[in-house]
Amino acid sequence: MLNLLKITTPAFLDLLPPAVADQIIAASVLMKYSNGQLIHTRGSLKPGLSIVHKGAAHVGVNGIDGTFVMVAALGPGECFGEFTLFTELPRTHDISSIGESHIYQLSQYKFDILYQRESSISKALLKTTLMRTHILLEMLDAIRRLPILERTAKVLLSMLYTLGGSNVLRGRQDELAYTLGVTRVSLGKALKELSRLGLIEIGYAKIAIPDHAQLSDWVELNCGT
Amino acid sequence: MLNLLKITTPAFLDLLPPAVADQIIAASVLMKYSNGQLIHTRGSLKPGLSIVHKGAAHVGVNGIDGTFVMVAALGPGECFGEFTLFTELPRTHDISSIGESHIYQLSQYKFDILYQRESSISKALLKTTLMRTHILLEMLDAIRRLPILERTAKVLLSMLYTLGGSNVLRGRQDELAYTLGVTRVSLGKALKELSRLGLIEIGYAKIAIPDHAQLSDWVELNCGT
DNA sequence: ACTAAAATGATAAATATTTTACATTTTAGT
DNA sequence: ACTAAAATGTAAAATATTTATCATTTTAGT
Repeated sequence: MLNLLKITTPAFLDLLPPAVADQIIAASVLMKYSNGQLIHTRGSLKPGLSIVHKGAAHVGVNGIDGTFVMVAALGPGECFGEFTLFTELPRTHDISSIGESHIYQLSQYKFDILYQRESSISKALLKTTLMRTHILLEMLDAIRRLPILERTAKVLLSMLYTLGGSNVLRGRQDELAYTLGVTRVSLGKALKELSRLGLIEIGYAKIAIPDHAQLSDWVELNCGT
Repeated sequence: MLNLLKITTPAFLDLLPPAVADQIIAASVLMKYSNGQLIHTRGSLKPGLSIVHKGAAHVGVNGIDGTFVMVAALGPGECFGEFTLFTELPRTHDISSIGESHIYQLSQYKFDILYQRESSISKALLKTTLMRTHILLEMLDAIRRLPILERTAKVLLSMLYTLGGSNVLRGRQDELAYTLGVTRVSLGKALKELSRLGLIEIGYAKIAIPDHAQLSDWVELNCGT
């Protein structure tokens, strides 16, 4: 799954000292969800922190026409719902399970107790959130300033940083197209051109970047700063 | 100044108990900057929290061609630089003074001491950051999904929430155009159409919204969810 | 009141992007 | 190996947006 918010963002749970992570897990209820099942609904007022244990969660918004617009996919260790803990506002997104997932659910009450006691929690949460903000700003800037070709190259490069060693991005072109804010047709043209330049190799539901450095150089040269 | 990040975001300093805010101020150095003076440079490694006391700060990126691309303007009570405190990464933006400004500069060392002692600091910082993330997600979604007319209406409405009582947005059309990711010409057409619909009144470097509820209804009807 | 600068308004030609429709390739499951 | 489903490839017409200019309006400062 091509995943914007995952870029260079270490998972919340991995940022905590193991002992603290254990305490959070101990205070949580582990819930299981089947494929597509709703975990939280936009507008819901019940606060609480959720952390993915196994599987993954879809973050998105259900449009008026019933279409599900994806914002991000969150994997093991990643958290959501933190917005409700600190703002007293209703949930802003619909969250549903991708495949079967196991999610730790931590109530606001129990979260507050741990939060007060362990300062590592606020630090991990801030780091996660600040990295997300940073990625969103980069993304917004790319969409506003860069033509599709450059935008595509830049986002592909960013996404590559997630993968430890691999150089293959998995995901459908229409997903990537939505992330970039263009149609699949336009993305297709951009990918073809990047392929022609020898920067990427297009596959079936995947894109390979044979030479990270080469793409990096191209982006530096063509996308400014 | 039209300001994306200000929408519905209470300033960091206002979220703190007065006693804690005083402690932060006492631990800071108050620096003065003249119009256009650089406060921080992208790439700089020196961490620290900055809080606007008087005036305002430009957050942006200097493009290769020397153009200054604005990301946000921050006013009194608002903070920046928190990214450097929690990520050990270099600064991601150039920040410069708008007019004459007074900025509290707090070193990482002094910040850490206060942060450890007063949990209200992490709470305020998280609330600020999470609100910013939320606004960025909304913005990104609007740019990706909505045609210019709808996008314009939605962002104008969002911006209105900042202003306590007033219903006048001040700022140039080309600034707003950049925020929306379009040219001034395209924005001009959208504004004209919204004006024709009776939803806004276009002025010189300002836009008035005579009837908040009417615009709100229109956005609800035309922008989904 | 006058003037220069700043900001908006307006237009047409050039480009870029989407829409629509259908063809081809690839994969997973039998 | 075969088939249906999923994903990508392609092309042309329709639409949207930008670029480039110039005119007009508004403001701030004398």
